[in-house]
Amino acid sequence: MLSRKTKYGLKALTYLAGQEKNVPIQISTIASDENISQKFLESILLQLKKAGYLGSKKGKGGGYYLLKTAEEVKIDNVYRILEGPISMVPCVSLNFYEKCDDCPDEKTCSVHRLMIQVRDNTLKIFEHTSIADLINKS
Amino acid sequence: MLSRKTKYGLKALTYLAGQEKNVPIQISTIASDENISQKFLESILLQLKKAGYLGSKKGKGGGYYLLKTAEEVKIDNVYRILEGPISMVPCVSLNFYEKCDDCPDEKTCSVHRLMIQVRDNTLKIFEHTSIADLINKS
DNA sequence: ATTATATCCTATAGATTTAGTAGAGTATGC
DNA sequence: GCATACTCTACTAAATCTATAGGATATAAT
Repeated sequence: MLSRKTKYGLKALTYLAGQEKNVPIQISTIASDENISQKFLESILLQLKKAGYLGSKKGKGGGYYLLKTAEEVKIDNVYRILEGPISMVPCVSLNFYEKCDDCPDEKTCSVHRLMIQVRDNTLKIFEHTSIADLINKS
Repeated sequence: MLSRKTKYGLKALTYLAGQEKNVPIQISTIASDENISQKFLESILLQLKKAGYLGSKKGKGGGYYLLKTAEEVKIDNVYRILEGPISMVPCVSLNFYEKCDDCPDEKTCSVHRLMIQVRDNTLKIFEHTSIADLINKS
């Protein structure tokens, strides 16, 4: 299941991508427009800022704005920042690899290969989708 | 992330699929061979039995055995029984649909379409993979 | 300068889920 | 009738998720 954190993050990025570039939007505006808890959104946007995707401005007329074009913000990166590994088991993760402590050997693990397949398919979608693709065109 | 429950369940089913048919295997045997907590595995196998995938026999020489052929046990079904919805958000689930309480309208949700894509791709893999495919051939 | 505004940062708390444990009950085989 | 092995209920510890609280810091306007 996708966490609310990631979902909110994607929604906020999409929201910002739909605005004029480099014009700061306040957290409170995004939060109320997208039905997101403001304080929760604060921490999410801050995290996206630290990851280099958002810029911010303090004080009146301040807020957050996209530092990249909507096309540059790929879903796989956002997902890794907010949600963590895309893989369903740590032992097939490309960016967050860890040995599964219940498996003596990955080569003999029946689940391993299956999860590589799932990872590759999900990754393909996430890598080829950007925030620009999430903007509603209706 | 895949829960240990589902992972253990898949491993146990694969284990049973590798045995002679209709010969009961004890929980303790599977648990020690697959490095799984016995008590935890107990509840998992019971759940798979109630779902119609396993038969059991009590007393000496008892244990669990597959009621279906390995080819008949598809991953998508096992996943739904042990893990729940395959979808990453409830609003795109085919078998466990629920409205997302933060979304006023699914049609305007930027995440909705993306998650349908992920669901369809994962589903395709799970539907076309059976326990038979998970058996190690080395 | 002072005040209002809005982000930045740390800490905490309640709810839920996960993973596992304990122990008694029930059916079966010898 | 005894040992064996599944069945069932209840409970617990730890982790994670979803926030909330409140002060610190930077900026803009007056």
